[in-house]
Amino acid sequence: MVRAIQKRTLQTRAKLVDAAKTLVEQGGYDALRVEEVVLRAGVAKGTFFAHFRDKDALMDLLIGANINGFLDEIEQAPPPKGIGDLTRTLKPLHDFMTCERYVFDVILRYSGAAARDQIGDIAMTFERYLTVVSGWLRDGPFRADIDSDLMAEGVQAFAVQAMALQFCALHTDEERDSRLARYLQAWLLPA
Amino acid sequence: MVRAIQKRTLQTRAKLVDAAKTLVEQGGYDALRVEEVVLRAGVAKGTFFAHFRDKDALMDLLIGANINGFLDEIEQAPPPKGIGDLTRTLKPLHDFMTCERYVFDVILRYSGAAARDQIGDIAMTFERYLTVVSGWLRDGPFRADIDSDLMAEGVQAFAVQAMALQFCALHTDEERDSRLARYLQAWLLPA
Amino acid sequence: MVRAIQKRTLQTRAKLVDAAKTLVEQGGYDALRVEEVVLRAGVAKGTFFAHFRDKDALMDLLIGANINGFLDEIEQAPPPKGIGDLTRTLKPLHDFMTCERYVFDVILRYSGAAARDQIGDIAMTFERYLTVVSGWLRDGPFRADIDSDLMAEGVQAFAVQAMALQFCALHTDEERDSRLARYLQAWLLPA
Amino acid sequence: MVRAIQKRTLQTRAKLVDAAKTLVEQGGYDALRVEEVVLRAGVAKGTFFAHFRDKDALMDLLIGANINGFLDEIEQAPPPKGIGDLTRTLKPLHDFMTCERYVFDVILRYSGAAARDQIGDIAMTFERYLTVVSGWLRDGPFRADIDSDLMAEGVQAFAVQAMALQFCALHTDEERDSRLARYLQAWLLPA
DNA sequence: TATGAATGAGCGTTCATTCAT
DNA sequence: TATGAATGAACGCTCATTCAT
Repeated sequence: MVRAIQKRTLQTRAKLVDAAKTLVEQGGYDALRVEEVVLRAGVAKGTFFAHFRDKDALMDLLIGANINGFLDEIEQAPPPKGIGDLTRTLKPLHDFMTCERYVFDVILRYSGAAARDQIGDIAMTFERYLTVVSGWLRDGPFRADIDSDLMAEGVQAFAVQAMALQFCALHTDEERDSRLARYLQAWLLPA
Repeated sequence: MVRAIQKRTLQTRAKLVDAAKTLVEQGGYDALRVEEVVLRAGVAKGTFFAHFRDKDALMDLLIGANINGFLDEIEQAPPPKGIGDLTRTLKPLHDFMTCERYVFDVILRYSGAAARDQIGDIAMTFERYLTVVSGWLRDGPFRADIDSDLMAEGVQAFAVQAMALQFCALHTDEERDSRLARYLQAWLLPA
Repeated sequence: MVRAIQKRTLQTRAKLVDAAKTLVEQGGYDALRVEEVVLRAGVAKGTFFAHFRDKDALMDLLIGANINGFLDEIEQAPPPKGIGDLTRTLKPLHDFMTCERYVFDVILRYSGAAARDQIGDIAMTFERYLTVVSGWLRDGPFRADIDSDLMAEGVQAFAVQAMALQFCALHTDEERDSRLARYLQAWLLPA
Repeated sequence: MVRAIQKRTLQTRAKLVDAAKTLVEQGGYDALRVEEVVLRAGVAKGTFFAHFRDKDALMDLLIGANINGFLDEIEQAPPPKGIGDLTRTLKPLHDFMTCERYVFDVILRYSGAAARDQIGDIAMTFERYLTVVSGWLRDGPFRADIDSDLMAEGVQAFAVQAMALQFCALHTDEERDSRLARYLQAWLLPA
């Protein structure tokens, strides 16, 4: 028998998430400590682990929520008419995903999960990213020889590549978005 | 005066590396412990850190050496005549890079480094990957509208994407190499 | 007015006890968890503590009931005619009391209680043990210089000692019952 | 190759033990916290667990050392000439063993250990108790039909019994030592 | 260079017990 | 009575890294 989740449960969870958000605002993701979260939430440590498998599960939730927020914005945006539109629209998301090296690492790590029941929020956003971008590209002025789902997968691959190189000293010659634009030009608009 | 590196130094280093290799063979990369490495090498813990900046430096060395080994093979191979050749040739490398989730994570993490003096073996192999693949593609039967360096970057991006999805339960419908082939078809041979 | 204990109350209590018994059969006493008891009984955690002061109260009940069962048997037995009879008759009880290290510890712990109103089932069985054994020894072929109550107390002391040594690696040279027989020979039949 | 234990190791261990002793003096055994021990010792928590398997291992050491101290005293004492001497001589030890319910529980728990390599200090003192008492009784004015080792085992069994009853509300009619004297009279001087 | 004891910050766990509903 | 989320106080652990010798 599946019982409805109690109101109190949701409240406690909200207290934890709110506390975490505030702390992240103050010190960033990397510096977030479970101890401080429960302290600020006014909740016992045991309660934290009753709500989240581990610290990473909270991280997944926080970062996933943020990504979803950006995807919401992106979803509202009119379909891009060209590469420039594309990178411009995605920029806020990519900025967030690379706001901290730690955040980018967590995102990469949790963008996939070996088991279905371990799929978390971040992994879901990677799926949603594909859907959103695919929707955009469907009727855009882009190559017609492949379907928009495949195009979207490529956009994701190139975006990740561009973000990764943003952290690499060997590739400081070019900005992330300029690089991405170059990639996407070749990917979406082959001559 | 730069003193010649003493014989003993090299021996100790070799002992450490050998010990690590043996342990990796037995238990994989993820389970490698500095404790066990020094134990097997018959040296003290501190000695380890006299030879390697940190544990990851050893990891970088071990994994980097392996990748370079595969790149050596790949370099010998005749340039691929088509997508199938490409994925077939790269397969051993990609197999190694995904032999453990931990290994793939380390590779992603160290494929770039924030500072030039922290560029390690893995980061170098990512550069070399580009060179090797670019060389291949230069005169191959592929698209002519972009240069081979860019093509190589795309191959790398798609390869990483395909490998990442290999670890994701949401994408078990398609094998890594089949997926990669599909990507590369669209990337290297647009209609 | 003392209200008659409701039927539902008794049923719930029985459900809890039954669940606990089953779980003990499966995994032993040490591994018993309140969580699992209430799960199997199909009641909430709080309900458990409405019926038992604490987990140990249940433990006391379960173990006490078992000891009483063995004492019932022992009570039926004809008075022992010698040391051999004694240890043989007591054996099933002592076997149970040492079936798990944890059980022996609980028994020792609860064989006494600081306050009268905390005297539980196990403590009662220790009294009953004395009564039963004293009754036996009263007219047996044993020393006449002390009364049977004192003899019984000695039997209990030696039995505990023999059981304790059963758990000690320093005393594996001799079996519990053989040791106990040696003790009792000296205690009950001094030359 | 067994290396000599370094001086520093012994110093650190001493710091931990000293800190623990001080804290026990202040708040008793039951209230001892690992956290406070390392704090007062000025040592990292990890260091504690490098020196002691767990908190109980320290407890075993502390309590064992105390018991040994009392046994040292007892060893110096002239052999008892009668039951009164016996209980008087043992009194300080028995007082310590029952100074806290927690201490008595720990002692009972660790008076034996299932594996030889887990035999700790407390277990050793139980052996030593036997040796010391046996030595005493050898030439004393006690029963001659059994050897002094067996007599000593009985003394131990009765002492434990008397101590246990000290904690039991059902047996407050008689003081521990008076009870023990009664037991020992019957055990060591049968009519 | 070599040694290895010591560091240390934080995570996760434990699970019986409580308490507001 | 029944519910079950929340409590809570330590404990134990991890294990790469440091540093005095």
